[in-house]
Amino acid sequence: MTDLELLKELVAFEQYGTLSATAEHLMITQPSVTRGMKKLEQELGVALFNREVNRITLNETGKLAAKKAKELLQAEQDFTEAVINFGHMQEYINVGGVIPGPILYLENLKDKVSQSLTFNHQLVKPENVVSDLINYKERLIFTDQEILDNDEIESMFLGVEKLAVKISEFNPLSTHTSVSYKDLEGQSFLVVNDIGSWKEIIRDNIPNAKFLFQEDLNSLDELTQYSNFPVFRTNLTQVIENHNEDNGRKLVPIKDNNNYIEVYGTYLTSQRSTVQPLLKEIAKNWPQDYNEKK
Amino acid sequence: MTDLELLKELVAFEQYGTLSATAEHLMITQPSVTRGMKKLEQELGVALFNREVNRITLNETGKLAAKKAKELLQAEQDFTEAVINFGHMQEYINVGGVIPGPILYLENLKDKVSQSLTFNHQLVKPENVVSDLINYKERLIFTDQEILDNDEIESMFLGVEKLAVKISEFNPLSTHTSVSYKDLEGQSFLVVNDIGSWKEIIRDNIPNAKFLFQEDLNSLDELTQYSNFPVFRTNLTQVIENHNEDNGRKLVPIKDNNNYIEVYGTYLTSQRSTVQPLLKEIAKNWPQDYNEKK
DNA sequence: AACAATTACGGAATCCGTAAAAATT
DNA sequence: AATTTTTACGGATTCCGTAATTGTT
Repeated sequence: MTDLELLKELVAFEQYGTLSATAEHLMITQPSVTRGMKKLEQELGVALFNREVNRITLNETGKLAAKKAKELLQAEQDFTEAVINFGHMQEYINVGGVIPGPILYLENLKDKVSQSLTFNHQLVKPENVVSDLINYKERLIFTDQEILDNDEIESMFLGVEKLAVKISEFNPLSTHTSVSYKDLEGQSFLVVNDIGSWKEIIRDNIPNAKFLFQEDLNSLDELTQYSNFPVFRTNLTQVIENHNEDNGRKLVPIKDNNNYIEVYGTYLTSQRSTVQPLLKEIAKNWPQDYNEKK
Repeated sequence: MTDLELLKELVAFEQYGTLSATAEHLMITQPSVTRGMKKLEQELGVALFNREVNRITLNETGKLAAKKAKELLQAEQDFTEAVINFGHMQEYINVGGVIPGPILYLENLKDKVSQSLTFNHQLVKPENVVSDLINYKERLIFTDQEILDNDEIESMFLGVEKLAVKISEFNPLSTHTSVSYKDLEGQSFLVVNDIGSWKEIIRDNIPNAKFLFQEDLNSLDELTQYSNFPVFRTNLTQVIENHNEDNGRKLVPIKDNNNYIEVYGTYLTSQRSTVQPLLKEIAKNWPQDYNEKK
């Protein structure tokens, strides 16, 4: 059985060209690499190198071996990652989302639904949804569409997330019972950075708007308190907000048609038994409207 | 880096159920397996087993790991095989064929074309043509059709192999200048066993024929000498036959339309530079007709 | 009593770094 | 002189089988 460490050395040698450079990059000594490559040849029973007196290069077989070794090492890494992720998944329910709303909402809801399970949350790029699921990096990802790419993956519709703005009482717009994107033209908004797909929606719909992105949620809260910039809320974030401090702002729904994102729970079919009960609970408690108080 | 030996133990454990049975089948001691599985868990950092006092079973993570380990081990085996085969291919030109004629013909021709290269020959099943090429088990395979399955593989037409029979002078058919399959009805033929696709052709076309298959070519020659059974020849085998001893038989062509097989040289495009010159030489010297003497 | 898993122990094989040698640029 | 590969040596680690221990069927 071939030792993968030796394949690693082979691949490194292909990259660095000399045994000494290989050794240096792998943080071992040259003699170690010399021995390793000889052992590899011995084990395979074929020559991989052309040896001149102080020069050693890959022969054709060696080049092929290096190329295939790279693939094999990648497969090994994938194996390890999958097993480790799966193992962790037994302890935690890792939850991701292409938008933050449902994740925050679940965080708020979890006392009611979690049975001594710990949740981990993270924003996921849409292009990583499938791979994060099949590599067991996440057990559940909130997506803005059904995922049909893969037989092992299924989605369950949960509800929609609708956009609203919170507007300072000093801003004339705060007197409206609802506003359109057009009404918001030219305003400057305070926005948290990781809002996923919402970013394109607000950017594309509100003419000449300026967005002051802030990475940290707490800092944003502070800025919100000490400024009059309008901020965004949704039916999902509204429910979890502290209602005592409304920061002198009034919540105004957006009335345009494209003010919402559909939210699906997407997961591996093999995880259905653990995920579906959770999703049903979420769907049951889904906040339908801004005015609805819990 | 995970030790593949430990994965082998894991896979074996999944199959045999207990550590002791695993140890027995792997020809090592139980303590070794105990230690191995503990080490594997330690390295991965996740639990793979449910341990009761004298009972140990795979948990869900362990089941997944065993399944994926099996795949990884297969990948390792494929790697090793490919490298070893490729290495040998540098020393030899391994040639196979779905029919034996072209191989035997090449054997005869090789003094003219081989530049100090050694040839190895073997009959290949049609379903193994592609895999034997991409695993570098053969560098060239004579096939009865163009292979278009794979981008890395191409075929070159060489000529056709045409069937004839050699018939004892005591047999009335030997006076014919040509015969049809129908004429051969009910005859018993001496046939070498490994004739690939020809087997179906003669079986399906000659009514009520009996075929005495013989594994060994030399034994067949002897039987031919001491019997009067008709035998098969083709334009390819005819050229290499010893013309001095015709065994009291006359060569009679078969006149039916389906008395031939097209012959292609099929090889990896990456091997084109070594294989194509050989194929051109073969095509140039292809025996067109039975009557043509070299 | 038979079987399964684990722990303890000790010898053997392997591994790996240091040092030195041999040869080239 | 600096670089590169290879060989030689020796200590340290790891590996693995034997034997003993614990507990179950």
